[in-house]
Amino acid sequence: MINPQWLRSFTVLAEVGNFTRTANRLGVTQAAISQHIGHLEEQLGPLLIRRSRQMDLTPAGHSLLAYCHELEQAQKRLQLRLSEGEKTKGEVSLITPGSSGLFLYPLLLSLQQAHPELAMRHRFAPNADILQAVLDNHYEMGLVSIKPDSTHLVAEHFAEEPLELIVPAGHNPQSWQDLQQLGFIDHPDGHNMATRLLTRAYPGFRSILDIPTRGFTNQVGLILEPVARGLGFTVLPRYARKAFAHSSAIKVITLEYNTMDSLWLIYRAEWPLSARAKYAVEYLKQQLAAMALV
Amino acid sequence: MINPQWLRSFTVLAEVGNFTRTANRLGVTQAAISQHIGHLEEQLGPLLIRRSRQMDLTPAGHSLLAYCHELEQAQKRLQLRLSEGEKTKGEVSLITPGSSGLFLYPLLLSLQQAHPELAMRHRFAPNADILQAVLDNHYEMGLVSIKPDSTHLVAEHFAEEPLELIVPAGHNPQSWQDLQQLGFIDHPDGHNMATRLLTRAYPGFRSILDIPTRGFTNQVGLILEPVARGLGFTVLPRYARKAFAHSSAIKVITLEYNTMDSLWLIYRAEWPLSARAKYAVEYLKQQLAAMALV
DNA sequence: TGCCCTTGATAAGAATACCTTATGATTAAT
DNA sequence: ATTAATCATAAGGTATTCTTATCAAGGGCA
Repeated sequence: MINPQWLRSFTVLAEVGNFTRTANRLGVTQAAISQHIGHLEEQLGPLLIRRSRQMDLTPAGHSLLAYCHELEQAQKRLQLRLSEGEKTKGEVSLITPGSSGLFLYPLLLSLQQAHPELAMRHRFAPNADILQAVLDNHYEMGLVSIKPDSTHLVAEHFAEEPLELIVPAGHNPQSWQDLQQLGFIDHPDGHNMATRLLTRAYPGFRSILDIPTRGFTNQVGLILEPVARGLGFTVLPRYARKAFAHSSAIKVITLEYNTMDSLWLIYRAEWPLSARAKYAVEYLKQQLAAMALV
Repeated sequence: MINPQWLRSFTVLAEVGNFTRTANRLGVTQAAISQHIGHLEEQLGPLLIRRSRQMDLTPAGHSLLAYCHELEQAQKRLQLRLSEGEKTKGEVSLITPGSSGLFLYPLLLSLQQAHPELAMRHRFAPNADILQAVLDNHYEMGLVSIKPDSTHLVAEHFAEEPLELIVPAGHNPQSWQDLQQLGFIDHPDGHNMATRLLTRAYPGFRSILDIPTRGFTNQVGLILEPVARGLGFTVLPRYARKAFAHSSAIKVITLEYNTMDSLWLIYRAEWPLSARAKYAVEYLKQQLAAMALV
């Protein structure tokens, strides 16, 4: 087993060409250097030709010197990987619920376009799967709508948007039965959002299953299309509704109480979020804030 | 300074997922493994998440594992460079006298054609320079016509060929004065060879300088051309004469005593000849043997 | 030639690193 | 509650690495 200190001594010796000056350079005695080289030669055969004025490397010596340089390069690469510096390089892995993920993913892709050395790895999943994926270290970050209570996870407040009841323009439902007549346009987080909003808005409402589903899509840009055409109602966060192009074809029902849709960013508590993941999170927050002003 | 044994323990632990089994695998105690990982974590931060059923690598742990694999590859490359295995890859460096070198170089090039990963580095030089170049480790091998007496050099007998006195066809010199009339066709080893042969063949002969030089060339294939045209005589090893195409235009004078031209292969005594150099030497010897049969 | 200085190898002892043994805490299974 | 497995840590034993001291060899200078 080759001691790295031996290799260090060899490298400097090859450069300096003199045991005594190598020892001074490394802050040890000449005898230590002599021993280091002796150890290396025991294992690898003659590395140096000692001549009175200077020394020459044998072919094996040259090979070992090349190996030392390779080790240095590998170590530099390790330092780089461990460093905090690389915020625009490498993989960003994020797992999100369906609807917010569909909305955020194009933003992530814009970030990647701006920094091509970033690689976005994203996946949609329900809340429970998101927690497990982050705990299993399959994804560095996740977004969930329920704050987890786990010592292994950090949960940072990411976004808070009111949920909105969106119906076709000209409709004015007075009860949840009116909505039952209309029908529900579902999406990946449809059930969760609609249940939370409707139980709060209509005291007699029990379950979204009492309302017939009139459509389903997992394309954010398409969820409000059937609503605009009078095919049903849906429940979405405000930022998603604001992104819809034909706002005159839909209507937001004002309710007595707001139902907020919170998103929590989760990551492992045992180690810090990587620089690039932090960078991506800040970028997403900025983009959401910019859209809130529209 | 990271101890390679620590890295070895980490690599096996990452594979096995359990301190106790890693210890068994490596033939040390569990406490030793625990210490190794502890040392690594001191320097590099958390590498493992200890879970009850198995353990997970942190991102830093993954980076370190990649580093370990890079080190393994570098070590393999070192072993390969130090090994005897690479006999048809890499540089073969040879320094020779002019005439034998001119003859041997095309053979070396044929070898390189057969094995394109070999690289021939060749140079012509007089005997003294050849010795120095090998001692200086500028060339791995040299050919000399005088066996050196040096503790730093190994001298192996390489070839032995009679020197021949070659005159134009139809000539029949009876004394060296006849040759003086004819004139000498010189080449890089011309003086050396002619002196040795003529002092042996003609007792009154003193110096090649007593004979006018009628030509000089350093192209082996061209040395005998002026001889064939009657412009002068020359002295060459038999293998060189045999390679001449127009043998009917020249004549070899039979002498009472043979003068042999010995070639010695020299290389450094402190380390063995590389596999590829050995291979090249064997190839050259075979080619010379094959030509001796023609 | 003799003397002096520099340099590297090596022996011996001091200092440090690494390993083993022993122990305790934690977790999971029964 | 008990048992077994696993890991962390303290303490002591062993191995390795370092320093100090010494000697041999070579080169330069008077």
